[in-house]
Amino acid sequence: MPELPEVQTIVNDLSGTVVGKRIESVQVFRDAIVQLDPERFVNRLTDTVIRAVYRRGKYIVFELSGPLWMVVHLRMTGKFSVQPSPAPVHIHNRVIFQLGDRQDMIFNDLRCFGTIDLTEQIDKYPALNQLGLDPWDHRLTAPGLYKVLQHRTANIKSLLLNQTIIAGLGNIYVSEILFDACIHPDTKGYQLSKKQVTQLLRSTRTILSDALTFNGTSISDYRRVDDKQGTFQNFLKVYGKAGSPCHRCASTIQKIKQNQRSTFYCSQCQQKKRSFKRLPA
DNA sequence: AGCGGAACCTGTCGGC
DNA sequence: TGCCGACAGGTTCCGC
Repeated sequence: MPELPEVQTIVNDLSGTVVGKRIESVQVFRDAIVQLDPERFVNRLTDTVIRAVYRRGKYIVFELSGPLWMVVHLRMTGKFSVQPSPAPVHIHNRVIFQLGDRQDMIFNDLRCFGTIDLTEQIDKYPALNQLGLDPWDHRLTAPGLYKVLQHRTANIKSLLLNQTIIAGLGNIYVSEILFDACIHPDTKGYQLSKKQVTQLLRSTRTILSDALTFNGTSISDYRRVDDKQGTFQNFLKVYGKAGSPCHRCASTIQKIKQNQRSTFYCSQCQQKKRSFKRLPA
């Protein structure tokens, strides 16, 4: 569900509603979500104050007094909402944080893929340290990305989904980015030219910025903290558009499976370039 | 090392 | 109507 623009929107919403609040009590309804003993989880969180909320890749990090950090991943269907306490009962509510001002911060997750963990050393948290650069990080450059992709034999679609290369992209935006950059999703990493990689990075930043401006893409599950929808779904050019005419050339948008996941693209605009490049050593 | 496939869990939708 | 398979925005683990 949530990719970088959705996670950033949620972080922005939470920053405006829960920062400065004290966690008075915590209820865990589904133990598997919490990555440590639930009783210990509750004890360590109780009476901490939320100092800040920020994003790294698709992870949400709550900086708490202690100091302590709560690291959350929404996976496919995780959501946060903030409601007056006591919040109405909902079968998919997995963890409820009761805040000091009679507000509840609720973690709701239909599929239970989401995770919530605690750490006292955020700098040494493995999942975050394994992430690649964020798309807007100035250290992420076209020559640098080209160099990485040159040694890769996988298709560019799955390489863009790989969070250790660039952090934050998911299935919707990768299709949109490759369409914007006119790159065929089955192009192998090493087959991309410098020019294509430059365009790829430019498209990545443009698409994500636009999606963030519209508070993300609400197709089925994703909702903001106040339950409002994002609106970028109104601007998608290829994702979920199989059979529709291409915005650029009017030929039919195709749907294929790559590594068990759907990819949407225009076979006219995104042609595989004939390449004589050798396989990487 | 890096790749592709299966698995994790729950719900919805379309076809027969 | 009912059943069954396919599919869903993500990640991790496993075998090759």
